[in-house]
This record gives sequence, structure tokens and C-alpha cells, in this order.
Amino acid sequence: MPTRADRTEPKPPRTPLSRDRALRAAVELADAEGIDAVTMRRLAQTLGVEAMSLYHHVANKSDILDGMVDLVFAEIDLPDDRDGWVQAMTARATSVRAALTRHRWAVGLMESRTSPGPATLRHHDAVIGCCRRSGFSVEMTAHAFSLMDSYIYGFVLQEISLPFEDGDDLSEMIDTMLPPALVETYPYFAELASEFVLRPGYSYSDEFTFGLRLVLETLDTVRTPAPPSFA
Amino acid sequence: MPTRADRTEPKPPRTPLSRDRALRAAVELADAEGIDAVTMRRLAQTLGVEAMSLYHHVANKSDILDGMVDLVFAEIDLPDDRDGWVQAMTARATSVRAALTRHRWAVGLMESRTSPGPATLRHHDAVIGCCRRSGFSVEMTAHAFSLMDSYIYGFVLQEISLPFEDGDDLSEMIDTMLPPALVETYPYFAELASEFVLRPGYSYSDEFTFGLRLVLETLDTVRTPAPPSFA
DNA sequence: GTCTGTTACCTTACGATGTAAGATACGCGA
DNA sequence: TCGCGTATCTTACATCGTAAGGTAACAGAC
Repeated sequence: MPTRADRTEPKPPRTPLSRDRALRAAVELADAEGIDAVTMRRLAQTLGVEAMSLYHHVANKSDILDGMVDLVFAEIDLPDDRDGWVQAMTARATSVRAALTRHRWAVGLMESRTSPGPATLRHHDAVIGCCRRSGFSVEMTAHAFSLMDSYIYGFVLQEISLPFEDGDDLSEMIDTMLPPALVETYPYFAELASEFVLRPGYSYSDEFTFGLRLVLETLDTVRTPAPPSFA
Repeated sequence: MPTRADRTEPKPPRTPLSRDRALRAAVELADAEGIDAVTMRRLAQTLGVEAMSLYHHVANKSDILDGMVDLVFAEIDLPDDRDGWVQAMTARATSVRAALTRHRWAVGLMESRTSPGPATLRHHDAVIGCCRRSGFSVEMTAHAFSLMDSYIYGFVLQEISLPFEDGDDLSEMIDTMLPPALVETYPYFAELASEFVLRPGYSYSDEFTFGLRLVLETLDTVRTPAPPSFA
């Protein structure tokens, strides 16, 4: 029970809670300990507050997850088309991948979020605008947008679920990952793994560049409304 | 308490539980009511059993989720390269998308699963084998594999998080989805939505075909180890 | 037949989760 | 100083995954 003495003690200068402070703390927590660590109680704890206090600043947990995704989108550099479409899209795709791998939980969250936040809309608008100003028709912009983002999100999805990190020494994992039985049953898979992926120097990150260049440079050749030349 | 009478009653002919039966029931339940409905208690209930009985056939819930993903991969048609690489890959990509949209929860699960099951490995091996037999080098196979699967998974990820279904009449949603404030703030986004995506006849499914053709036909031209012609 | 061990299933229990409902304490204008 | 609106806390509940241990049904041995 509070006594007179407690009252007159210097209060801890607690910063007032706010939606933004809650969301930033949630992102930090998810980065550090994974998305499962983001529970209302745990998040409140990092803010020096009780769980239910959060509900005065956010609608519910789903609202928090929406906000977290939008914060990630806010980190992405918007495309700048002064250097040309391919360069602008390359930079923005690289920025998207960087943001999504900095926050490994984000891609998994996107699947369940259907209402985009302002940063997300702003980002989409900028990408679409860049295409339109670069000579893409409305229809071809839709094609390009779908293709580019599918590639980026899908790549990150695969990258994140790899059983190894990018800097790992894979050569010593080769025996544990490829037991003889597996080599016999899945010979092509084993060949790819042992002769290329598990070789020192291989980095899955580099695959991103290959696919991205292929996609963007081919899209660049079909920019005009004329029938696609790749067909 | 059981009496003599209970003993002599004809027992309900309960099929014995098994890992396979549990996994199939889990897939059915997730299809019907979403992945969140797949709890140990609920799953057990559909099998006429108590929750803890499941643990005699699966290690834990994560094991169930792994098994569910592998069941989805088992539904995918393996590529048949008799009709040529592009045709084989088109058919297999279409089959992957079909399986992942039949089971909308599957893509979200892939992100958290790191140990592929036998059906998953078999599928990967078949795809890699198809590339190798079609003249792709080991290195180019890795590139192609990464690009194709990134595109497919990413496309499905976007497709299932769309706020509308494929058959919906979008023309009547146009006003609710594009309030004037949004049109002013995000003009390019609004243009794309109102002039193309929300027009009657638009189907996001069709975007899949465009991107897939672009990816596969461009990959087809760089099949040889020679420097990519798109560069 | 009865005995015994194994298996398959059930019961109970625990800590953690999201959040509804209501009590409390703080900060500010009067 | 007072009172009031609002930010915060307390308590409570249903539901989750699963640990621990109990029970009932069938197997083969005698």
C-alpha cells in the first residue's frame, strides 16, 4: 500500500505510452527474440507497464501486428527514377529484401495482414508511379508490379526458411546434411547440394541478384504496350 | 462407471488412430476452418478422441504442421519433361499454385518449417532433375530453381492476402475501396486499381500466367552455360 | 481359461495466452 | 483544493500446448 513516503519520492520519469512507442518496442522485441515473444504481457513488460494498458493505444493484438508490418515498410527506400527504371527498381528491391531480412518475422506476418498501412500504400504508390512515368502502360504496370513483388517476397520467404545462415561454414555441414540414404534417394538434389550450394563461397544471397536482373531486364524489354518480345 | 451391460454392447468400430489419419484430419480441418482451428483438442475431437491421445502418434504440434506441409507437397504433380522443359515447368508451377491455394494456410506454414518431409524432397529432386536433364548446368539449375520457386511462393503469398476473392464482383467495391482521400494521396495506386484491377473481367490469377511465362521463357534462353543473353 | 505386459487411450493439472470488466491513481483546469 | 477525465492496474476467464500418471483392452504364455 502506498504511504506518504512513497508519494513524495521522485517518481520514475515514465514516458507516456503511445501507439508508436508500443509498435517500435514490438518490432525491437520481435527482432531480438522472434515473433512468438511478442505477447501482450511481454511487450508491456519491456515498456514498464501492464498488459492491459496497451489496449488504450492499440485496438488489439492484430492491430499491433498490422502496425509492425507498416513500420517495416516505412524503412524501405522509395524508388528514385532519375537513374532509369531498372536501376530504380533494383535499388528498391534490394531495400525491400534488406528490410524483410532485418525483420525476419515480417514476411510471415504479411500473409495474415489484409489491410495495408500508410507506409505500405505510400511504397506501392511510389513503385507504381515509377513504372507509369517510365513508359509502362497501366496493364503492363500491373504485370510488372505483381511479378517483381512476387519474386522479392518469395525469395525472402525461402531465404528465411533455409536451415543455415548466410555466413555459415557449409563445408562442414555437408556430411550431416547429406546422409548416404538421402544421396541415393534424391540424387539430383544431392548433386546440387554437394557440388554447388554447400561449396565454400556459395551464398544464397547471390541468387537474389541473378533472378532480379533476369526479371527486371526482361521487363524492361517489354515496357511498351507492344506484344511481349519474349513470347 | 462401466457395467456388465456396457461390456457386452457392440463397441463403436473405432478405426485406430495413426499419424497419417491425424495429419489428413488436420489438413481437412485447416481447409475448412483455417489454420487457427487446428488445435490439439479440436483435432482430437474430429477424430473422436482426446487431445493427449494424439501424442502417441505425433511428437508434438510442430510435427503435425510439418506433416501437413508435406501432405500438400504430395499433392503436387511431378514434372514430366517429355514435352520439353518449359512445358514441364509450366505444368508443375501451375500444380504448385493450385495446391497452395487449395490449402491457403500452407504458404504461411512454410516460413516456419525448416525440415522438409519426403514428399517435399521428392518434389525438389524431380524439379532439379528435370533442369539437369534439359541441359542446365548445376549452377544454372540453382539459379532457375531459386527464381522459379521464389516467384511461385511469392505469387501465392500475395494472392491469398488479397482482400477479395477471384470471383468477386469488384466493380461494386470500387467506391468503398477507393475513398477520395486515398485517391488524392496515392494517385498512381488509385489509377491502377480503378482503371485495371477493379474493372470487371480482371482476375489476379491471370497475372500468374504472365509472370510465369516471362520467367520460364527467359530462363529457357539462358539454359546453356554461356553468359546470359539478357545481360 | 487365467496371468501378465504392452499398447492405446483418457484424466488431471500447469503455466501461458488474448482480452473483458471493473477498480484505482494521476494530471490538469477550476 | 477540488473534482473529473483518462491512463494505468487488478482480477478473472476461456483456451492453448503438453507433462505426468492412470486405466482399459488386447497379446501371447501357461
